[in-house]
Amino acid sequence: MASWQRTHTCGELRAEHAGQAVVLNGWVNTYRNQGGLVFIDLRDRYGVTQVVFESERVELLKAAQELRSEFVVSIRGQVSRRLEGKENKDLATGAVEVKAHELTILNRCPTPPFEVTEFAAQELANEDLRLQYRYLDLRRPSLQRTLMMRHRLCKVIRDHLDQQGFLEVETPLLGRSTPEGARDYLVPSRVFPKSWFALPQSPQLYKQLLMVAGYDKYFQIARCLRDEDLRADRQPEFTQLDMEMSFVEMDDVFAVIEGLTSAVFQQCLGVSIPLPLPRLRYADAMLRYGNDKPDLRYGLEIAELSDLAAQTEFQVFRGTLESGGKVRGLNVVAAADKFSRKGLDELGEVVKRYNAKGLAWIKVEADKFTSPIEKFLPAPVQQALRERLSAKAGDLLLIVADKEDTVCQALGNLRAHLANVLKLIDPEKLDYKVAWVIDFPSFIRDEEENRWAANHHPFTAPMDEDLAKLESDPGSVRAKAYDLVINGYECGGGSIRIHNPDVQQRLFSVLGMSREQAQERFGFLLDALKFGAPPHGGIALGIDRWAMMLARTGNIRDVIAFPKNQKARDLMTGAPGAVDAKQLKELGL
RNA sequence: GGGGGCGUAGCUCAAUUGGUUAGAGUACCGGACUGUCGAUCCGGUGGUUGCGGGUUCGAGUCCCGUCGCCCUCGCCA
Repeated sequence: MASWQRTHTCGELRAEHAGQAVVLNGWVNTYRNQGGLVFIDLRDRYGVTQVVFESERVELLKAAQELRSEFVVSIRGQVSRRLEGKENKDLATGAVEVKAHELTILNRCPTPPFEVTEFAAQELANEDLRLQYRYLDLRRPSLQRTLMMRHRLCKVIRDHLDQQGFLEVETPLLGRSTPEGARDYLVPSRVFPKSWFALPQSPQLYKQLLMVAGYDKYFQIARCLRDEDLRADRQPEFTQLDMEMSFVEMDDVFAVIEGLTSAVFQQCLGVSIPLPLPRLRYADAMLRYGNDKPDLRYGLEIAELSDLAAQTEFQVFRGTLESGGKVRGLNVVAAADKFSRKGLDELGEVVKRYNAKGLAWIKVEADKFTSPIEKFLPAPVQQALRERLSAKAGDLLLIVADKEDTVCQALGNLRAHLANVLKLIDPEKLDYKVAWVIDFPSFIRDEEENRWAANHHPFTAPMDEDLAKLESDPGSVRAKAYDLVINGYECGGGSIRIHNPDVQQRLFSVLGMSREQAQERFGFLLDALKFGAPPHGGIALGIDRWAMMLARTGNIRDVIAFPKNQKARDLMTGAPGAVDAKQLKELGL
């Protein structure tokens, strides 16, 4: 063992170690030079320990005075209880310090481009600078805690699923491009010029083939790649817990995931999630929350007001209803005096951003409404509005009239905006609202291409009772599909698959795919279904988003060690970059 | 591709209506200091105001263009 190698980590030493000779390795977190006395806070992944250099060792003290932030050092010394009253209660190791006997500078460090040392309430440096020097940013304890939490998440998942009899199987990264879905990342083949592999958007087809192969309970923590634009919760390269089970229906998948959810929150955060998880029908979610991934930590539920709007003289409402639109609204309890005319205008801007034409508002008083549209609302309608929205004096009612999907979008986003400005979410509270969203429609209308498109994916089984309407009324067919929603994020989604080749073929037909086209694109799957495919279904959980929930961050880059920026560029390595002409030539490009 | 926000010292920010030599904290450098813990005190270095052009007697500030970063719409079966 080299003389500088550590005996303990920087998070380890306690009062009971007093008197022991130790060696610590780590980075200089802070230094406090007092002339005849130098203190160093030494940092590693496990914690921080104070090292003290005393005046008896003149040369050593002089060397310690040269130390700067982020130097990597080895300290040989003796653990010592701190002087009475000098303990640091903010530090796990604060009862002790290490009296240095020997200092080895393992590596020096220039002044870092930003401070690594973390303090409460400090402003972080620009994110692009921190991404450029990601290895420095990753030294920050808060980021280290986040990645440790992510490790814990994956560890709990693997242990739990192993106990439940699941088998982890890897599937290819180099696969075949399949149409529909996200844009593929493509990889050229050297051996077959002008031919391309696609990186997987998900292991979807492989896991179904594993079911055909009899593996029964499969999982994989799998990297997925989609060449689409990024968001705060979306990276081009992300990780799914991919799962599939044979001989199951929806309730079996729910039971497994609910057990897993409970284990994860209990073991990662000590939080109990009440089971069974609530189930929300898609149509109800859209009506009540304007969103298929509602944040259930606060109310502000949307109510249908179309029937009442029909009884008014307000042309905007009546015109909307006559052209098939909807009138819906929500009650912002006790908020009438929280929004000035200017504040209400800003709320109007929010809904306009989502294409709504405008926002009607009503300030509720004990015996009357104050509102620009009050004169159009007959007394019985006013009374009915009070009842429908449980309105009391001091409440603020907000109403949108438009096409149904516009109303949902506008009010759904308004709801989130209100929760934000009214601070309805306590960031300190470990509050998790987990729910299933079910009863999704199988198909959505692609108006541009004038055809039906798969809402989930084309291998999703329709509800048995809707099977007869597959050709006659595709829009009314519901799917055996389900999403798992946590605090307003879609954290998982899956379905029971079609295991019958005839049903699969009928579904392709609805999607406007001929037998030949289907064979061309998914022939291997259709063939496999013929060879004794068991009934099967599964789900994929977004590991990055789960990690965001557990780490309580809204930024997916916080839970990925080396993320891409919003343009899908790696600011640290500079990828993507040019390649040699020789490489291109070999690939026939 | 569209909308919004941002870009000033290594870092975080300020700079009245367009007006003197662009400031502060921190970091960094030098000095003092034997119980500090975001040490303290004294002194100092540090600026292509993202880049290019324009308007003006005068531009960090106004205009045009451009680059970069973040949020968002579209997109993400």
